[in-house]
Amino acid sequence: MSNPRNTKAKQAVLNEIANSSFALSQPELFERVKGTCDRVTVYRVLDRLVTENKIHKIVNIDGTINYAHCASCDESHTHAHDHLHFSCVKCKKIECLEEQLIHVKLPDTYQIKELFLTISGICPSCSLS
Amino acid sequence: MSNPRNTKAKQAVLNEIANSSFALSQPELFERVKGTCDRVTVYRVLDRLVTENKIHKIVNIDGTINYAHCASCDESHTHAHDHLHFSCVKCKKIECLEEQLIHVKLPDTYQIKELFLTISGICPSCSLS
DNA sequence: TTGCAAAACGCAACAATGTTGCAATAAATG
DNA sequence: CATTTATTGCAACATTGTTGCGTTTTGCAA
Repeated sequence: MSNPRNTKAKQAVLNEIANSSFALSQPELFERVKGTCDRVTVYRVLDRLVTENKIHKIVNIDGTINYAHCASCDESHTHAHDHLHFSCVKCKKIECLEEQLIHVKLPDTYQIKELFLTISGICPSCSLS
Repeated sequence: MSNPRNTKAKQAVLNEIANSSFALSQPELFERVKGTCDRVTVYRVLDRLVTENKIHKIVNIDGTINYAHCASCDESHTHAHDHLHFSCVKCKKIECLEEQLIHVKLPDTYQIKELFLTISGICPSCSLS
């Protein structure tokens, strides 16, 4: 783990995430890279990509875990988790709204580590139809 | 479903949720009401209690689904989902901070239905130890 | 190039969580 | 107290995620 390698499976998974406009779940990702690697490998690749700060792990409103490319985060620093996720109840897609930052004040007795704000509703493209 | 009944299983589950200071998962609830009813019944009771607006369904940061009594919501109106959930990374408990309301502005093209804000960190009691 | 250590993989088996169908049971109402 | 139907239990299945282990592949260096 100290020296990460660039494998076919890793490239395939990362490619699918990078080229998607919305967050993808493990089952969705496995479906897209099927033939390239095993189901278990997708899980392990995803864990590694999260650890390496290459992708972003998002929990949807229904509890499903999704992975997204994070445009504003590069490898040099840890991911910012203070932005907003929009979850469309119609097309079920999640997107990161990174320009929307969240500011919350709590009593000093609470130590805040991360913020997860997900809003559900109808996304712009689903509003048209 | 049109005429909900008050059964032993329902009372037992609701009682555990009402008497807990933090949100409970299905496995935790089943453990607490074990002997009263079947595992499947707990799932079905929880679904019904959510539909009847008796309890609150919360997705934790790790994707686990938890259920909580909602003090500010009564049966006459739908649950407000515009408050904050605090998830302690130490004791793993979730609590609703209902006095903290969230206000977010999005472009008009987004139709907002519900807001889910979860903050992870160290809760007051875990901060002491 | 070629050899080597370690990272990564495939496979199989397991574990946890949630769902469905259906016959049996029990709660509310008159 | 009888009837209706909401609710339950059980069994079987589905999905998602995890672990162990022997094998393969990658990156690096001789």
